[in-house]
Amino acid sequence: METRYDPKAVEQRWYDTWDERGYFKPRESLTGKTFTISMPPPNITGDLHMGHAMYTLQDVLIRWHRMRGDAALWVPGTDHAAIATQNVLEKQLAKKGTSKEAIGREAWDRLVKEWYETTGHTILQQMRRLGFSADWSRNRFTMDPTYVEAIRYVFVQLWKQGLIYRGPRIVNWCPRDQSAISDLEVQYEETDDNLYYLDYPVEGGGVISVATARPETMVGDTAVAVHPDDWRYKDLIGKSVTLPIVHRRVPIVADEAVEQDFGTGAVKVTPGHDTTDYEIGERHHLEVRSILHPDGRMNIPDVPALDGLPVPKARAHIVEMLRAEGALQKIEPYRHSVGHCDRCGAVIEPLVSAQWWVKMKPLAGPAIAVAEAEHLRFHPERWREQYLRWMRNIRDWNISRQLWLGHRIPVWTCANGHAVAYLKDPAACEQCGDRQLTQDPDVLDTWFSSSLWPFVTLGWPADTEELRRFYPTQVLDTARDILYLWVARMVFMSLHFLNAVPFSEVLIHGTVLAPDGRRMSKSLGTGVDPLDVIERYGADATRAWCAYFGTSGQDIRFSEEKIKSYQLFANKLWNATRLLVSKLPARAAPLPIDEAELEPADIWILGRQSTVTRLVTSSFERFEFGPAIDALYEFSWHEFADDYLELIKPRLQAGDRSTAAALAVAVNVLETTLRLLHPIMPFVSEELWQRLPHVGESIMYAPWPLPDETIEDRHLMDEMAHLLEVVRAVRNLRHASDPRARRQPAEVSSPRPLLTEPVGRRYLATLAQLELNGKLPEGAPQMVVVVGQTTVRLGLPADGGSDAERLRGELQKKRQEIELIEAKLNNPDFTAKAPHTVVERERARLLQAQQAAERLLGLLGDRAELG
RNA sequence: GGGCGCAUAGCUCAGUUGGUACGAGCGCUUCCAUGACAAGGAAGAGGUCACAGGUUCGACUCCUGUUGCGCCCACCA
Repeated sequence: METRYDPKAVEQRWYDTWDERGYFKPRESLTGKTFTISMPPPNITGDLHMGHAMYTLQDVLIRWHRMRGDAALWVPGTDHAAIATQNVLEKQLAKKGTSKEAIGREAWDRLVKEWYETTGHTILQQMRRLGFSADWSRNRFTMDPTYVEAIRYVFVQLWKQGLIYRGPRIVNWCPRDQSAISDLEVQYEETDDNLYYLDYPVEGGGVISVATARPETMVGDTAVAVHPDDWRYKDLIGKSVTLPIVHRRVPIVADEAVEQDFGTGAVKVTPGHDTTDYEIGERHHLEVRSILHPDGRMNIPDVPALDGLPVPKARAHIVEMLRAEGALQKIEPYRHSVGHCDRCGAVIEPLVSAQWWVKMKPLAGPAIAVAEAEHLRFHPERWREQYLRWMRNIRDWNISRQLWLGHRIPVWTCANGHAVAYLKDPAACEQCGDRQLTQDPDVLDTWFSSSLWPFVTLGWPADTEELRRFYPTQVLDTARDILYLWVARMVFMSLHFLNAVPFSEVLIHGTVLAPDGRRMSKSLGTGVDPLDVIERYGADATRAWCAYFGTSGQDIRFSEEKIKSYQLFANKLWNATRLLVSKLPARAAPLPIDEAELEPADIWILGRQSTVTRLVTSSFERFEFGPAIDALYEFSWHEFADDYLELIKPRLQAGDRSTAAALAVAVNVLETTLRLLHPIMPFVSEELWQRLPHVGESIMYAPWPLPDETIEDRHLMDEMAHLLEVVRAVRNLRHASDPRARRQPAEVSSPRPLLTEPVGRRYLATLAQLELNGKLPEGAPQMVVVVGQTTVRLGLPADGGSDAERLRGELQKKRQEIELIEAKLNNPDFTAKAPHTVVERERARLLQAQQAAERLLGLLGDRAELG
């Protein structure tokens, strides 16, 4: 074995082996249980980013359950990502100087198909580098024919149930994509803007001033609204105003939605291009006027000067026109949030358009109930409230998009106007037999198809064996930004169609931020490529980092130092294995532990191992991987390698029965540790496990370790802890005085059981490098170290000197400690009100400190005598 | 306008139900080429737990408020 662990020499090889042997497919369950995770399908066109690396959490759970004997299934796949992909393809066409409109729908469809085929599933290939043990043979794509059929089935069912309707409503319109988008796809950004105060002449004299950030919309105004309680405008309600420029008369109405404190307290109402105004319009039966083309240019033939202008130009222009008419009172700087398209960044223009909607109230009910009843649980828990709040205030879902890419809405209309949703492309109208059918041009929101993901990927709506066996799934892990877009929608769809929660646990992992705390993004140049990280530190280290931070519930700043530490950790394990393997015969069979031969140190490390096993398991059960990794790191590096392996080195040399026992224990502990580590660091654990004596063909299917509480000897743990404390004190002392003073004779006296035994003295001699045989010569130069009840006298080289000063310093510290504890115990409130255990502990501490102080006093007295 | 999260060692972050902050990694100081590992070993230094009140025998931990940073939701034009 080389002296350094090289992830590159190991990872690819093991991944291929696992894959070839079919280890990623679920096996027969040994527990009678299955464990399923549906992988959030990345966009097929996407590249791997740190968000995907966080899927490590899913792999940890899958690998853990697999080792526990559950039939573990991780279903992967990709999403067609309608808007995102269309944007990419349109840009490509634009580069060639053409457009989708120019090439036509047929050519476009071919282009899309080619794109999907050539892009293929590279992102899934990249995930393999991370060691993900998903069942790639079940890879699904939201454009697969069977998937498309399922979507259509769902649409038709909802249609038949009266839960889908089409109607004109005000929507968020993206002028660049020329499509409606849902409320969730609008990103609001604070923008520095102007607030324009316009004067509208009132019928019978005077003016009413309104404030607006979008003066160009005034040509579409159909009312002015004031608050019903606003005394300033009481007399004006019911009168009318004449709009400048267009010279149209519109009424003044009273509506509760108006804020009296904002602007002038009077608001221009443009139902065609503002959500609030639309609602005011509904309440007062106002006319809805559209003044925009779908591409965002003004559509006002009445005003030729403005007609056809894009909004920003129209705005500048109309301001001048208003000024000329004397209708512009003033302009104030104004900062407010402006909606942008999530995908392309264009400014959203609300407008009225006929869209397809899903009625949400009936679907939301059960989705609320399951979260309230905790059949659906969230980790961290606070996301439950967020989910519920959204679900309780849910509005109907706009599922139609005016895109060229996506699943077509399966509704055909005949010449007689019968619109019907069809499962199969119809030849004639279901209602009248007319054969002149036209399909609705719109496509479905990407999230409509995604909402079916966990069950359609298992074959639904067919009653498949997979579905019965692996559904519902257990865990859904994702970033928080698609909690509503995706997670919530899967819940109500699954409840509605399968009467089951799609998963019982929702894990929301932290978002990886750039080192400076900003968002990671390619455009900002703050992105980090996981493949690059893997290249430098190995997949195991990358995974450990993700697992460590991913479940903390906080966002994480990317930091290479911690990843590097896990790379070194892998190296440490490699070298510990190297040490043991060098002592083993080639192809050693598993070594049974002979209990009769066990020394205290062996029992100690086995006990610690058991404690760690319990801790790791319970951490996994709580979806808290950080403490599990910490425990494994700390235990294997410091307790196992630094303490235990150092302690048994002499025994490993001896070549007797003690050697066999020590080797057996060490190998067993290491082997167990590797199994505990495997879900997090699969590659190094597999590689080392294979080099140690083992049973089975892969650590992937090795049983998950169980704690053995019978060997966790609390008393022995305490004694070893004390012994190690003495070791540190001796090293410290020698270090502080004279590092050359090795192997000087020493005497130890202690009432502690382990240190009174020869074996304990031997440990002390080994770890602290002392010669404990024989006595210190009378009057020889020496130093003394006191740890609790143990005293070690350390011989010094001839030129040693006195350590009285150091002892006086320690005595001083002890006296301060005693004072503090006494003050506490002298407080009658404390002794009366604190729990007995706490008081007793303070008393014990006091006693110990007093005894130590006495011993120090005695030692100082000896010094004085010695001069 | 509501809601949520975060402020702990120079940096990045842990701290499970209130009872000495044994925190960790990186960084820093001193020593060590000793046969697993110098990508290592050994020993250290370093914190008024954002601020102000309150509850309590006792608060990093609970309550209230303040400040700063971040996120989500919402129809203030």
